[in-house]
Amino acid sequence: MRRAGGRRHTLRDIAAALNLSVNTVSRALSGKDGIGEKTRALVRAEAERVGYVPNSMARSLVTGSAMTFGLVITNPSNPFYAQLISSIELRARAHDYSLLLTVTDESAENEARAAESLLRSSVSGAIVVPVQASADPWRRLGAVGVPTVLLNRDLPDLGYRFVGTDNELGGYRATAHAISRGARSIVVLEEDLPITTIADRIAGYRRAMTEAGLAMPRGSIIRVPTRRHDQAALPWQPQQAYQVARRMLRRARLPDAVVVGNDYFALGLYRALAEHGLKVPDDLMVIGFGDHPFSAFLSPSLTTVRLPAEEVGEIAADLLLEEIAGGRSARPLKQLIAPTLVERDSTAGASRAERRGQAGDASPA
Amino acid sequence: MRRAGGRRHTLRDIAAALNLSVNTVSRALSGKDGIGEKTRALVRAEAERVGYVPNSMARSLVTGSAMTFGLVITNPSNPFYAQLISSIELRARAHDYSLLLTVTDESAENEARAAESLLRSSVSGAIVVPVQASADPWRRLGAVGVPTVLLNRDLPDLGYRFVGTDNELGGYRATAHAISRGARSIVVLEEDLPITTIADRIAGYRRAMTEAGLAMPRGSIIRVPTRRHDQAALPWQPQQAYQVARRMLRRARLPDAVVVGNDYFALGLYRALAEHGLKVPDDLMVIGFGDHPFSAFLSPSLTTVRLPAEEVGEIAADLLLEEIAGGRSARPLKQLIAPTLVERDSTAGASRAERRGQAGDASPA
DNA sequence: CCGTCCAGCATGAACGTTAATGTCCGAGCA
DNA sequence: TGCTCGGACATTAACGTTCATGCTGGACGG
Repeated sequence: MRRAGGRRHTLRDIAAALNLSVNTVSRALSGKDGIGEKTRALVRAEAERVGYVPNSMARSLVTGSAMTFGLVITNPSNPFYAQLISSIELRARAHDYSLLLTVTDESAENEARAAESLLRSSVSGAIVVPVQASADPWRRLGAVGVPTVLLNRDLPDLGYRFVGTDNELGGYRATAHAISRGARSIVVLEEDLPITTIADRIAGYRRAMTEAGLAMPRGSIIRVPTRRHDQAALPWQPQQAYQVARRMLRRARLPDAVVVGNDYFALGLYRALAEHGLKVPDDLMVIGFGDHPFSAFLSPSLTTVRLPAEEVGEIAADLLLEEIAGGRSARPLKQLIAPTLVERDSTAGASRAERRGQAGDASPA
Repeated sequence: MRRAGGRRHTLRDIAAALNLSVNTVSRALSGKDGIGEKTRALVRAEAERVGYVPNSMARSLVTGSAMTFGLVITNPSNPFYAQLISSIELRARAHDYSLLLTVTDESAENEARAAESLLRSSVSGAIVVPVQASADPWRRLGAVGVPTVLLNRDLPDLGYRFVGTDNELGGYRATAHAISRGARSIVVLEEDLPITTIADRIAGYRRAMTEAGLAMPRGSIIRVPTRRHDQAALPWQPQQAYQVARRMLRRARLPDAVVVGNDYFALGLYRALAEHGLKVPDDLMVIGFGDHPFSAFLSPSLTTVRLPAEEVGEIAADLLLEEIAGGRSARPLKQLIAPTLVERDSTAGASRAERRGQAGDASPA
């Protein structure tokens, strides 16, 4: 089954064994016509016998396409990105593409090196969650003709195809839901990163508050510092949110609800609240973001915004496939998928805010 | 910066522009000697000017090495594997290797295709979490000389290098801890998969029980069915464990402690217990496995076995690097990293079992 | 019987790089 | 002066495919 010296069998080996030309063997195996059925069967049998495996690098060198997607992700430990990886890998594999994965961990330097590496590898296309520090690495990729789809975070300057979650809508729905439950003062707990997803969620929060005529005093947007270390990318740290939440709870006036940027932060908040003797949702409502697998099973179960990870991943892969095929698709250049609010116990029942609202029914608007 | 027709610049372009031979340009850029300093500077400047990017497929074709790791994982949504991906990618990148990722989702067919794909791509080596249905795909990979390291699940027949968690020890420590807290009847809740990691954990459980002289009646090992769908790989489902736990709680005699196979299952168990009006740890202790980021923040916080994900990933990468380098390393062929028990509230305080134990102090052993 | 045509295969070149030799020329030395 | 030696580059081949084109023989029609 194996040639001496550990070398693999090549088309030439098969050709020599059958007294055929290399080209004939190639065409026979790749199913092209112009080959007699008898010869084709012979070639296939010999290839099977010696365990022939085509060398895709040699093939790629001449065809120009490596049949590979580059996938650039900031952090696989983020459950949303983990699902995206699964979803995209599945779609890619279904179309005979391999996946070249790079983790940037929110580092612009890693990102630049990733783009360079994709360029070297002659990937057929790239799906990128950009760090959003600079658009240059991906501009370069597009300039040499590598189709690139931006995922979850857009870089509008580039004019590339983009698919992501409608974070603005998510932030809006989360906030509007809290308001509909009677919350009047609402606070946002978000990670401290300069990315559009977070900015969009905050924009959605502001829109909901403004529409409801509610005030957003200073300190309504609370930032949770991002912990990083020089090793592999970390999952979100509830601990960081816990500490920030503790500081928040020392403030004079307690908000009616807290909208957090991800469900891990809700965990930290839960603990801080419990330590302060505060009940969710009675004393304070909590709305999460991401609907991570644990969120339905917290006590109280967490109302949260569910992200369409699978759909976003599939669309990203499809967009890239279309772009590679070259056919201009009928799809919009930018695509935002709406997240859905999952109502659970952390905003259920008659909350303090709702009771207060009822008590004040007699008073004018 | 770009050649007409979207084609990239090649060594030949630079050679033509400078009236040099292709080889000279190649050697100048790759830093080999035998090139005058003046010429080298000239070549470098020209390469920089036109934005030259080497074609790694052409290079790989002639060198025989693609400078690529194949990483075969069952499910990125498993936080342990997500961390492994990060860790391995980081290590690979540090040594100028790219990562070709395949997701098998516990499917033997996917696994066979993955091995075939790695073979085609001429990866320099592979790190594999095998499905453990058949060793053949990976046997084939090794047979053609691709160094392969098994990760987390061994295939002893192959005699490949292996690094993973010591699951037997993990199961032992979890169980022994429960016993030390006074538990006498202990039940295991494990996923229904035919893999060694689970079998090992159960073996550790049995050893601890046997050492303590405790009985393991029928029904001590409870299996949670694995939900699968034909789409992307799913995270663990607490819901499945919840349903199994409900059935368990209807049984006549309640165990003192439950050792669960992963922290997500503990979530489902928590809910089932709460619905039955049972308190953790007072009525029943719970010990998890994995120390997922949420586990410290549950209420009560979850005692669990922390897995050395980062260390395992790094060792796997290092093993592969050594194997690729060819130098027989001093490391053992098989390497098991010990997990550590993280004691938290789900086994804290004076439990029902402990109180009962104290009440029975007078009675003989 | 000869020319045509086409199926079936062979030949040669190309993809972009690295590796193994070849060639030239100037410096150094007897 | 003639010879050697070695630095600096050129030339050629090779990696394993695919693509474009060339060749051959037999079937077929006039």
